[in-house]
Amino acid sequence: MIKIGELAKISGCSVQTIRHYEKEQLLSAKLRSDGNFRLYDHADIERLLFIKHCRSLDLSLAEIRQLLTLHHSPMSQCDDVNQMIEQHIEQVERRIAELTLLNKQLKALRRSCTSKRTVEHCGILKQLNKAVSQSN
Amino acid sequence: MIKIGELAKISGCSVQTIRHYEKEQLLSAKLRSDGNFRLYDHADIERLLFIKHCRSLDLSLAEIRQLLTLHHSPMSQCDDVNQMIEQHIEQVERRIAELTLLNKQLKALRRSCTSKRTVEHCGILKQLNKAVSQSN
DNA sequence: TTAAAGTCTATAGTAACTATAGAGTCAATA
DNA sequence: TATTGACTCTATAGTTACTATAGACTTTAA
Ligand SMILES: [Zn+2]
Ligand SMILES: [Zn+2]
Ligand SMILES: [Zn+2]
Ligand SMILES: [Zn+2]
Repeated sequence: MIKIGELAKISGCSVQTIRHYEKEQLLSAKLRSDGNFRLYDHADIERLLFIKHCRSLDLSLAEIRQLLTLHHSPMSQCDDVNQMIEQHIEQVERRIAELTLLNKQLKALRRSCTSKRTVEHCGILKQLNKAVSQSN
Repeated sequence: MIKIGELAKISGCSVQTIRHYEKEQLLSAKLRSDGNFRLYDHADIERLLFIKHCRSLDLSLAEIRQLLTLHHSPMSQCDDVNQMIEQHIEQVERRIAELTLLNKQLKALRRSCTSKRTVEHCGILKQLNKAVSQSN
C-alpha cells in the first residue's frame, strides 16, 4: 500500500488532484493508516491512470464517472459508451471549426496593423471599432 | 439615456453580463436615476459592442480592458496591441493543434467498438485500459 | 391602488483544478 | 530523546466569464 504522495509521483497527477477526484467520487482510498493517511493499492493506480488517460482525451469527470461505472457492470451494452464518445467527437469538431474561423479573423485583424504607428491610427483598433459601428 | 434592460436588448448581452462587466471595470454607468437605476448613453452602447466584438474573438476580459485603455491613450504605440493579438493567435493555433490530435485519437477509439457487444468486450474500454497498462 | 415588470445588491454555482492555512503524523538526525 | 523536516490531513478560497438565485426596492400600466 502506498500513500498519496507516491501515487502522485507514479501517476503524474498532483496530490490535490487526487484528493479532488476522491471528492468527485472517481477514486477512493479504501483504507487509511493509523495516522489517517490515505492508502492505495495497485488497482487504485490503474484506476487513476485510466482516469488520466480519459482526461487527456478531454472527457469530463462526469463522463469518466460514467465510464468507470460501465466498466464495472460488464454485462451492459456498448451503446452508452459509443454515444458518449460520438457526442464528444462532435463537440471537439465543433470547437475546431469555431477556432479555425476565429484564427482567420484574428489574422485579418493582425494584418490591419503595420506597427510603428500610434494607437490613434492603429488598424487593429480601427477594425475593432468598425465592426462596432457596423453591428450598431 | 437608457436603462440596463434596453442596453441588454440593443447589445444582445444579458443584464447580468453587463453588471458583470461593470464589476470587472470594463463598462460603467456614469449616471444613476433617482431610483438608483443605471443609465447609459450612446458611448456606452458603442463601448459594450466593442467589448462584445472582442469577446467573439475570445479575447479575455483582461485583454479587453487593456485594449480599452490603449484606445483612450491615442498617443501610445501599436506594439502592445500587436503583441497581444499575436499571442492570442498563437494560443488559438496551439489549441487547434491539440484538438486536431484529440479528434484523431477519439475517432480511432470510436472505431474500436463495433457495437451490439456487451461492455465486457467493448473495444473502447479495452483500448482505454490498454493505454493504462502501457503507461504503467 | 395594486399588480407586473424591471432593477438593485449580494451571494452561490458552474468545471477542474490550484493554492493556501493551520494542524497533525512520520522518519531520520543530533 | 528531542527535534527537525517532509508529508499528510481538512477546510476554504481563488481561477474565468458568466449564470442564477434571493430578497428588497422602483417604475409602469391597468
Ligand atoms: Zn464530452
Ligand atoms: Zn497598430
Ligand atoms: Zn488572449
Ligand atoms: Zn463497444
